[in-house]
Amino acid sequence: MKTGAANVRGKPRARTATKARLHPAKTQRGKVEMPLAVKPARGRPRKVDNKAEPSVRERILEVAERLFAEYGMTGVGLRAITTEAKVNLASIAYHFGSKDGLLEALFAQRAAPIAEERLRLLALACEKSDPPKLEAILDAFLRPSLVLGADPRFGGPAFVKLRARLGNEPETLSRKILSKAFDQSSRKFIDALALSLPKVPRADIEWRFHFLLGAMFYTMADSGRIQALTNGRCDPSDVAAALRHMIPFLAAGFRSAPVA
Amino acid sequence: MKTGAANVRGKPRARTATKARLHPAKTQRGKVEMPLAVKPARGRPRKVDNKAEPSVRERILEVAERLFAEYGMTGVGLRAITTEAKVNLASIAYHFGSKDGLLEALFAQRAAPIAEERLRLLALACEKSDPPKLEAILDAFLRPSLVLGADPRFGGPAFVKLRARLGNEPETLSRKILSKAFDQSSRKFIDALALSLPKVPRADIEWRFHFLLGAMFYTMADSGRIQALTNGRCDPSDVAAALRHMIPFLAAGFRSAPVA
DNA sequence: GTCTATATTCAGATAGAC
DNA sequence: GTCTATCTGAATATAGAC
Repeated sequence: MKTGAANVRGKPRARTATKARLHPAKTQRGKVEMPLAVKPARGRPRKVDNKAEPSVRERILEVAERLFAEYGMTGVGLRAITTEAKVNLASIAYHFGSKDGLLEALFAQRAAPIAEERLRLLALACEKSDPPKLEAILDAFLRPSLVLGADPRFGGPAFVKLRARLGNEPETLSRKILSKAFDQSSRKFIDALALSLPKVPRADIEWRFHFLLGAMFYTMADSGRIQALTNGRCDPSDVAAALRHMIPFLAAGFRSAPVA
Repeated sequence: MKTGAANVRGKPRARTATKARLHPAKTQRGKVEMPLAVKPARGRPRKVDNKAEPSVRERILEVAERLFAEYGMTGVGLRAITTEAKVNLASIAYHFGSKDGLLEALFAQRAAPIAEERLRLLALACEKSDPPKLEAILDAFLRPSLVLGADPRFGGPAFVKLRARLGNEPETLSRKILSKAFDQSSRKFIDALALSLPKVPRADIEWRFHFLLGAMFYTMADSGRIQALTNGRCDPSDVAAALRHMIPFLAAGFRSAPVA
């Protein structure tokens, strides 16, 4: 043994130097001769979606999202996912290459719409008022993250929870994924906040943005703690109520005097 | 298979109905006759602590705290812990019974001092002013959590991180442990906050306390995200700076008008 | 209390038939 | 694309010698 920092269940396997069938070996199926008799509807087989019956890929994504959110990446085995999704174990390797690949695919699917909606709302807020109103900026930042996840068309609350979990982890993969998905829009929001609060120094804005992230992630994580503390009166899974309370709270914090 | 909700790596093992040697089988070693010749220093063998060389138990706790914080409970195997602590694998079962028992022992050791210090500072704040000053309450709540962990005598920043990780998990064990350790003091703080802000309805206080928890845990987790977003200018591991910014920010939020 | 050895189940990944 | 079967290693836990 003796791998330096102990063997900590990171990056397993890949033992022998086999051909490695590197996963994006898709695309090149049956690309041999193809007599091309009747010109068969160019491109991929079309996936006519005759009955909204979810494909294997979709079923895996849906189940993985839910289980990763509930038990964490390391808390769920591939077998748990394939069993519940009623698909074959090997299909994960086929469609996603690896467990990490599965997580990346999950975010590739869900994160972009959220980030886009955020920026759309921010642009809207900037149109309406110059400098933009603080509450509008905060709303633009928070609403898509909380609401898109509550929409079953976007996979329901599972993705919200998953993102919150990753947001509080120092792991490299989690950080990389979140950075890639949201850093750009986050920077734009920091700029917008600074613009709307010209009296507050940049350093203070940044700290306050950090607290904003914390409140947001904790709400998204929905750990059940505040429900227990308040006998259920305060329930973060009520997205509308959460936004109604969170935005004025944060706005007051952002407007407070700089610490100098 | 078919265990209902898929096999999700919760509670493994314990397969056959053996004698279960339930772990607190300690205490009863060599309790046979003991001639009692020279009255051998009653109680346990004393553990004279001749050279501050940490015991096996302490080494396990120290390493487990660090690895659990960094990779999460499910992300670390017992082998990783015993290897790095340079102790035998079986010693975890001997001293703590199980992996979960190890986590519980960790909290049993560290959480009580934090909760006590919290209440001590709260009492102090209540003495100095009636009703207590909001900033003093917030400081009493936050400071022990952030500062005791930053003190190497208390195990360093590892416990802080671990607690933050657990705080954002919906898992049952995490919740149970945190509830047991901190619910009582948290309730007292909610009461104190309500007392110091008589114009703010209880429901608002509770939501705001929730956001406070989020900001606190996110600071404790130190995921590295805000550092990346600000090129290192904002660094939550600087505990003094974190408190200096967090307390006024939260105080302003708590003082803002109720949402009605 | 500490150790070796082992039991059993699970992990992620891959090979190769179909 | 989907499947079965398998590899290798690691998971937690326990039995029992010393």
